[in-house]
Amino acid sequence: MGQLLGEFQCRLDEKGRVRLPSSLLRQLNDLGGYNLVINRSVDKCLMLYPKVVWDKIKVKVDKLNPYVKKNREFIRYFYRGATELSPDSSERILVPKALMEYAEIERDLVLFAYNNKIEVWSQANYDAWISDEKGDDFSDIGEEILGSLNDE
Amino acid sequence: MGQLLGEFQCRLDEKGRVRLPSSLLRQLNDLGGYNLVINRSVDKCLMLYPKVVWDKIKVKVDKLNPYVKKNREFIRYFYRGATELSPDSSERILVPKALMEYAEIERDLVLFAYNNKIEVWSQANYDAWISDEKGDDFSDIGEEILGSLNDE
DNA sequence: TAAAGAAGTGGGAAAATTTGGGAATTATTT
DNA sequence: AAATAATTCCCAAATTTTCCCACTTCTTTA
Repeated sequence: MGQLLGEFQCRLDEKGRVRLPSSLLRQLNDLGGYNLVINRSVDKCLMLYPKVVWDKIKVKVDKLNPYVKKNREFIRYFYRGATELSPDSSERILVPKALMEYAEIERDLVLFAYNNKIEVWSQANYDAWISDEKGDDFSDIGEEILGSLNDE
Repeated sequence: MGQLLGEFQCRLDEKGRVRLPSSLLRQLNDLGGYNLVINRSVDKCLMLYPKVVWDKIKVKVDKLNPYVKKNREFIRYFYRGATELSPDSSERILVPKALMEYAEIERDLVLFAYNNKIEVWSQANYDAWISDEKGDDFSDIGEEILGSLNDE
Protein backbone atom coordinates (compact mmCIF):
# COMPACT_ATOMS: atom_id res chain seq x y z
CA MET A 1 0.00 0.00 0.00
CA GLY A 2 1.83 3.00 -1.32
CA GLN A 3 1.28 5.90 1.03
CA LEU A 4 3.04 8.66 -0.79
CA LEU A 5 1.62 10.26 -3.87
CA GLY A 6 2.01 13.46 -5.76
CA GLU A 7 4.09 15.54 -8.11
CA PHE A 8 5.39 18.79 -6.72
CA GLN A 9 7.18 21.70 -8.33
CA CYS A 10 9.71 23.19 -5.97
CA ARG A 11 12.57 25.61 -6.02
CA LEU A 12 15.75 25.99 -4.07
CA ASP A 13 15.97 29.19 -2.11
CA GLU A 14 19.07 31.36 -1.84
CA LYS A 15 20.59 29.04 0.70
CA GLY A 16 19.92 25.89 -1.25
CA ARG A 17 16.98 24.74 0.82
CA VAL A 18 13.80 23.07 -0.40
CA ARG A 19 10.56 23.42 1.42
CA LEU A 20 8.63 20.18 1.53
CA PRO A 21 5.08 20.78 0.28
CA SER A 22 2.64 20.53 3.14
CA SER A 23 0.65 17.81 1.45
CA LEU A 24 3.78 15.70 1.40
CA LEU A 25 4.52 16.55 5.00
CA ARG A 26 1.13 15.28 6.03
CA GLN A 27 1.69 12.05 4.17
CA LEU A 28 5.13 11.64 5.71
CA ASN A 29 3.70 12.23 9.11
CA ASP A 30 1.18 9.46 8.62
CA LEU A 31 3.99 7.18 7.58
CA GLY A 32 6.05 7.68 10.69
CA GLY A 33 7.67 11.10 10.79
CA TYR A 34 9.74 13.63 8.92
CA ASN A 35 13.03 11.80 9.09
CA LEU A 36 14.37 11.03 5.66
CA VAL A 37 17.22 9.39 3.85
CA ILE A 38 18.33 10.51 0.41
CA ASN A 39 20.63 8.82 -2.07
CA ARG A 40 21.55 8.75 -5.72
CA SER A 41 19.16 6.78 -7.84
CA VAL A 42 19.27 5.89 -11.52
CA ASP A 43 18.59 8.18 -14.48
CA LYS A 44 20.16 11.18 -12.77
CA CYS A 45 17.54 11.51 -10.14
CA LEU A 46 17.74 11.23 -6.39
CA MET A 47 15.60 9.09 -4.17
CA LEU A 48 14.17 10.32 -0.92
CA TYR A 49 13.01 7.67 1.53
CA PRO A 50 11.05 8.10 4.70
CA LYS A 51 13.42 6.74 7.34
CA VAL A 52 11.00 3.93 8.15
CA VAL A 53 10.99 2.75 4.57
CA TRP A 54 14.74 3.08 4.22
CA ASP A 55 15.37 0.96 7.26
CA LYS A 56 13.35 -1.88 5.84
CA ILE A 57 15.32 -1.95 2.61
CA LYS A 58 18.63 -1.44 4.35
CA VAL A 59 18.22 -4.51 6.49
CA LYS A 60 18.07 -6.65 3.40
CA VAL A 61 21.01 -5.01 1.70
CA ASP A 62 23.14 -5.39 4.79
CA LYS A 63 22.63 -9.12 4.73
CA LEU A 64 24.54 -9.51 1.47
CA ASN A 65 28.03 -10.93 1.73
CA PRO A 66 30.38 -8.08 0.81
CA TYR A 67 33.23 -10.42 -0.03
CA VAL A 68 31.38 -11.39 -3.16
CA LYS A 69 32.39 -8.82 -5.74
CA LYS A 70 29.01 -8.42 -7.29
CA ASN A 71 27.29 -8.03 -3.95
CA ARG A 72 29.84 -5.48 -2.92
CA GLU A 73 29.19 -3.43 -5.99
CA PHE A 74 25.49 -3.61 -5.48
CA ILE A 75 25.84 -2.54 -1.88
CA ARG A 76 27.87 0.49 -2.84
CA TYR A 77 25.54 1.24 -5.67
CA PHE A 78 22.60 1.16 -3.34
CA TYR A 79 24.23 3.25 -0.66
CA ARG A 80 25.99 5.77 -2.84
CA GLY A 81 25.43 9.19 -1.43
CA ALA A 82 23.01 7.96 1.20
CA THR A 83 22.61 10.63 3.84
CA GLU A 84 20.14 11.16 6.59
CA LEU A 85 18.12 14.35 6.42
CA SER A 86 15.58 16.03 8.57
CA PRO A 87 13.76 19.24 7.81
CA ASP A 88 14.58 22.41 9.73
CA SER A 89 12.08 24.30 11.82
CA SER A 90 10.40 25.64 8.67
CA GLU A 91 10.14 22.18 7.12
CA ARG A 92 12.94 22.77 4.68
CA ILE A 93 15.67 20.30 3.83
CA LEU A 94 19.21 20.96 2.73
CA VAL A 95 20.32 18.42 0.17
CA PRO A 96 24.07 17.74 0.00
CA LYS A 97 25.75 19.57 -2.84
CA ALA A 98 27.29 16.49 -4.38
CA LEU A 99 23.85 14.97 -4.82
CA MET A 100 22.45 18.14 -6.31
CA GLU A 101 25.22 18.10 -8.83
CA TYR A 102 24.54 14.50 -9.68
CA ALA A 103 20.90 15.30 -10.33
CA GLU A 104 21.82 18.49 -12.18
CA ILE A 105 19.58 20.57 -10.00
CA GLU A 106 20.29 24.27 -10.00
CA ARG A 107 17.08 25.95 -8.97
CA ASP A 108 13.87 24.28 -10.10
CA LEU A 109 13.11 20.73 -9.16
CA VAL A 110 10.32 18.20 -9.04
CA LEU A 111 9.38 15.90 -6.21
CA PHE A 112 7.68 12.87 -7.62
CA ALA A 113 6.18 10.63 -4.96
CA TYR A 114 4.82 7.16 -5.42
CA ASN A 115 4.88 3.85 -3.66
CA ASN A 116 6.52 4.99 -0.43
CA LYS A 117 9.40 6.80 -2.09
CA ILE A 118 10.05 10.20 -3.56
CA GLU A 119 12.07 10.81 -6.68
CA VAL A 120 13.86 14.13 -6.88
CA TRP A 121 14.46 15.52 -10.36
CA SER A 122 15.72 18.70 -11.85
CA GLN A 123 12.77 20.34 -13.55
CA ALA A 124 14.61 20.21 -16.86
CA ASN A 125 15.40 16.51 -16.71
CA TYR A 126 11.92 15.73 -15.51
CA ASP A 127 10.31 17.67 -18.33
CA ALA A 128 12.55 16.00 -20.85
CA TRP A 129 11.56 12.66 -19.45
CA ILE A 130 7.85 13.42 -19.44
CA SER A 131 7.65 14.99 -22.84
CA ASP A 132 9.64 12.21 -24.39
CA GLU A 133 6.89 10.23 -26.01
CA LYS A 134 7.78 6.67 -25.39
CA GLY A 135 4.26 5.49 -24.84
CA ASP A 136 4.16 2.88 -27.55
CA ASP A 137 7.06 0.96 -26.16
CA PHE A 138 5.08 -0.07 -23.14
CA SER A 139 2.30 -1.80 -24.96
CA ASP A 140 3.58 -5.19 -23.88
CA ILE A 141 4.09 -4.38 -20.23
CA GLY A 142 0.93 -2.35 -20.15
CA GLU A 143 -0.99 -5.22 -21.62
CA GLU A 144 0.42 -7.67 -19.15
CA ILE A 145 -0.15 -5.56 -16.07
CA LEU A 146 -3.17 -3.51 -16.79
CA GLY A 147 -4.89 -5.67 -19.32
CA SER A 148 -6.13 -7.95 -16.62
CA LEU A 149 -7.78 -5.08 -14.83
CA ASN A 150 -10.50 -5.04 -17.39
CA ASP A 151 -11.50 -8.54 -16.43
CA GLU A 152 -12.53 -7.68 -12.95
CA MET B 1 21.97 -2.15 13.80
CA GLY B 2 24.02 -0.24 11.30
CA GLN B 3 24.43 3.18 12.73
CA LEU B 4 26.77 4.87 10.33
CA LEU B 5 25.52 6.61 7.25
CA GLY B 6 26.61 9.39 5.01
CA GLU B 7 28.85 10.49 2.19
CA PHE B 8 31.30 13.23 3.03
CA GLN B 9 33.64 15.25 0.86
CA CYS B 10 36.86 15.96 2.71
CA ARG B 11 40.29 17.30 2.05
CA LEU B 12 43.68 16.74 3.56
CA ASP B 13 45.15 19.85 5.12
CA GLU B 14 48.77 20.92 4.82
CA LYS B 15 49.79 18.42 7.44
CA GLY B 16 47.94 15.55 5.90
CA ARG B 17 45.12 15.52 8.39
CA VAL B 18 41.44 14.88 7.74
CA ARG B 19 38.79 16.38 9.91
CA LEU B 20 35.97 13.98 10.62
CA PRO B 21 32.66 15.62 9.75
CA SER B 22 30.68 16.35 12.87
CA SER B 23 27.73 14.33 11.72
CA LEU B 24 30.00 11.32 11.56
CA LEU B 25 31.48 12.11 14.94
CA ARG B 26 28.06 12.11 16.48
CA GLN B 27 27.31 8.77 14.93
CA LEU B 28 30.62 7.33 16.09
CA ASN B 29 29.96 8.58 19.54
CA ASP B 30 26.64 6.79 19.64
CA LEU B 31 28.39 3.65 18.54
CA GLY B 32 30.92 3.66 21.32
CA GLY B 33 33.56 6.35 20.86
CA TYR B 34 36.03 7.91 18.49
CA ASN B 35 38.57 5.12 18.46
CA LEU B 36 39.09 3.73 15.01
CA VAL B 37 40.98 1.10 13.07
CA ILE B 38 41.88 1.53 9.43
CA ASN B 39 43.14 -0.99 6.91
CA ARG B 40 43.46 -1.57 3.21
CA SER B 41 40.27 -2.73 1.64
CA VAL B 42 39.57 -3.88 -1.88
CA ASP B 43 39.08 -1.73 -4.97
CA LYS B 44 41.72 0.77 -3.93
CA CYS B 45 39.85 2.10 -1.02
CA LEU B 46 40.55 2.00 2.68
CA MET B 47 38.21 0.83 5.37
CA LEU B 48 37.75 2.68 8.60
CA TYR B 49 36.17 0.75 11.45
CA PRO B 50 34.92 2.01 14.77
CA LYS B 51 37.07 0.11 17.25
CA VAL B 52 34.01 -1.66 18.64
CA VAL B 53 33.10 -2.97 15.21
CA TRP B 54 36.66 -3.95 14.40
CA ASP B 55 36.96 -5.96 17.55
CA LYS B 56 33.91 -7.99 16.70
CA ILE B 57 35.17 -8.87 13.25
CA LYS B 58 38.66 -9.52 14.51
CA VAL B 59 37.42 -12.16 16.90
CA LYS B 60 35.99 -14.10 14.02
CA VAL B 61 39.05 -13.78 11.86
CA ASP B 62 41.29 -14.88 14.67
CA LYS B 63 39.35 -18.08 15.00
CA LEU B 64 40.29 -19.20 11.51
CA ASN B 65 42.72 -22.06 11.36
CA PRO B 66 45.92 -20.55 9.93
CA TYR B 67 47.25 -23.91 8.81
CA VAL B 68 44.72 -23.84 6.02
CA LYS B 69 46.34 -21.94 3.19
CA LYS B 70 43.24 -20.11 2.13
CA ASN B 71 42.49 -19.01 5.67
CA ARG B 72 46.03 -17.83 6.11
CA GLU B 73 45.78 -15.73 3.02
CA PHE B 74 42.51 -14.25 4.10
CA ILE B 75 43.92 -13.39 7.48
CA ARG B 76 46.80 -11.49 5.93
CA TYR B 77 44.38 -9.90 3.54
CA PHE B 78 42.25 -8.72 6.39
CA TYR B 79 45.07 -7.40 8.51
CA ARG B 80 47.12 -5.71 5.85
CA GLY B 81 47.88 -2.20 6.95
CA ALA B 82 45.61 -2.36 9.96
CA THR B 83 46.40 0.56 12.22
CA GLU B 84 44.70 2.00 15.21
CA LEU B 85 43.76 5.65 14.94
CA SER B 86 42.20 8.21 17.15
CA PRO B 87 41.40 11.79 16.28
CA ASP B 88 43.43 14.64 17.79
CA SER B 89 41.93 17.33 19.96
CA SER B 90 40.37 18.97 16.90
CA GLU B 91 38.81 15.72 15.71
CA ARG B 92 41.28 15.21 12.92
CA ILE B 93 42.94 11.94 12.00
CA LEU B 94 46.29 11.31 10.41
CA VAL B 95 46.17 8.39 8.01
CA PRO B 96 49.45 6.51 7.45
CA LYS B 97 51.13 7.51 4.22
CA ALA B 98 51.43 4.00 2.87
CA LEU B 99 47.67 3.62 3.07
CA MET B 100 47.08 6.97 1.43
CA GLU B 101 49.28 5.89 -1.42
CA TYR B 102 47.41 2.64 -1.76
CA ALA B 103 44.15 4.55 -2.04
CA GLU B 104 45.72 7.12 -4.37
CA ILE B 105 44.65 9.97 -2.16
CA GLU B 106 46.48 13.22 -2.66
CA ARG B 107 44.20 15.92 -1.45
CA ASP B 108 40.47 15.35 -1.98
CA LEU B 109 38.80 12.32 -0.55
CA VAL B 110 35.41 10.87 0.22
CA LEU B 111 34.25 9.20 3.38
CA PHE B 112 31.49 6.81 2.54
CA ALA B 113 29.79 5.40 5.60
CA TYR B 114 27.32 2.57 5.66
CA ASN B 115 26.53 -0.42 7.75
CA ASN B 116 28.93 0.34 10.58
CA LYS B 117 31.96 0.92 8.42
CA ILE B 118 33.48 3.80 6.52
CA GLU B 119 35.10 3.48 3.14
CA VAL B 120 37.78 6.01 2.33
CA TRP B 121 38.23 6.87 -1.33
CA SER B 122 40.16 9.38 -3.33
CA GLN B 123 37.64 11.78 -4.79
CA ALA B 124 38.78 10.87 -8.28
CA ASN B 125 38.34 7.13 -7.84
CA TYR B 126 35.03 7.61 -6.13
CA ASP B 127 33.69 9.84 -8.88
CA ALA B 128 34.80 7.40 -11.50
CA TRP B 129 32.98 4.70 -9.67
CA ILE B 130 29.81 6.76 -9.24
CA SER B 131 29.55 7.94 -12.78
CA ASP B 132 30.03 4.46 -14.06
CA GLU B 133 26.44 3.52 -14.89
CA LYS B 134 26.28 -0.10 -13.98
CA GLY B 135 22.65 -0.12 -12.99
CA ASP B 136 21.42 -2.81 -15.27
CA ASP B 137 23.85 -5.39 -14.01
CA PHE B 138 22.04 -5.56 -10.73
CA SER B 139 18.62 -6.42 -11.96
CA ASP B 140 18.88 -9.85 -10.37
CA ILE B 141 20.08 -8.78 -6.93
CA GLY B 142 17.86 -5.74 -7.03
CA GLU B 143 14.88 -7.87 -7.85
CA GLU B 144 15.54 -10.11 -4.93
CA ILE B 145 16.06 -7.34 -2.44
CA LEU B 146 13.81 -4.58 -3.53
CA GLY B 147 11.21 -6.50 -5.43
CA SER B 148 9.78 -8.07 -2.35
CA LEU B 149 9.17 -4.72 -0.72
CA ASN B 150 6.13 -4.17 -2.80
CA ASP B 151 4.45 -7.23 -1.44
CA GLU B 152 3.95 -5.84 1.99
C1' DT C 1 -15.04 40.45 -2.57
C1' DA C 2 -13.14 41.04 1.88
C1' DA C 3 -11.23 38.64 5.71
C1' DA C 4 -8.91 34.80 7.83
C1' DG C 5 -6.07 31.11 7.74
C1' DA C 6 -2.74 28.14 5.60
C1' DA C 7 1.29 27.60 2.71
C1' DG C 8 5.42 29.16 0.98
C1' DT C 9 9.51 32.63 0.65
C1' DG C 10 13.29 35.44 2.21
C1' DG C 11 16.75 36.84 4.98
C1' DG C 12 19.11 38.57 9.54
C1' DA C 13 21.53 36.79 13.16
C1' DA C 14 23.16 33.22 16.26
C1' DA C 15 25.24 28.84 16.59
C1' DA C 16 27.88 25.24 14.95
C1' DT C 17 31.28 23.49 11.90
C1' DT C 18 35.33 23.68 9.22
C1' DT C 19 39.80 25.47 7.93
C1' DG C 20 44.40 27.14 8.68
C1' DG C 21 48.51 27.62 11.03
C1' DG C 22 51.65 28.92 15.06
C1' DA C 23 53.90 26.87 18.56
C1' DA C 24 54.94 23.20 21.76
C1' DT C 25 56.04 18.43 22.17
C1' DT C 26 57.76 14.04 20.80
C1' DA C 27 60.25 11.03 17.83
C1' DT C 28 63.99 10.12 14.40
C1' DT C 29 68.22 10.75 12.19
C1' DT C 30 72.96 11.67 11.87
C1' DA D 1 73.61 15.69 21.48
C1' DA D 2 72.04 18.57 17.92
C1' DA D 3 69.29 18.92 14.05
C1' DT D 4 65.45 17.62 11.61
C1' DA D 5 61.10 15.77 11.01
C1' DA D 6 56.65 14.31 12.56
C1' DT D 7 52.87 14.71 15.70
C1' DT D 8 49.82 17.07 18.67
C1' DC D 9 47.71 21.00 21.07
C1' DC D 10 45.51 25.17 20.82
C1' DC D 11 43.49 29.31 19.13
C1' DA D 12 41.38 32.32 15.58
C1' DA D 13 39.27 33.31 11.19
C1' DA D 14 36.06 31.91 7.72
C1' DT D 15 32.29 29.41 6.26
C1' DT D 16 28.04 26.82 6.67
C1' DT D 17 23.97 25.55 8.95
C1' DT D 18 20.18 26.43 11.77
C1' DC D 19 16.86 29.14 14.18
C1' DC D 20 13.56 32.52 14.14
C1' DC D 21 10.61 36.02 12.62
C1' DA D 22 8.33 38.71 9.10
C1' DC D 23 6.37 39.06 4.69
C1' DT D 24 3.93 37.49 0.45
C1' DT D 25 0.83 34.55 -1.92
C1' DC D 26 -2.78 31.42 -2.27
C1' DT D 27 -7.15 29.25 -0.70
C1' DT D 28 -11.22 29.03 1.68
C1' DT D 29 -15.23 30.89 3.64
C1' DA D 30 -18.81 34.09 4.77
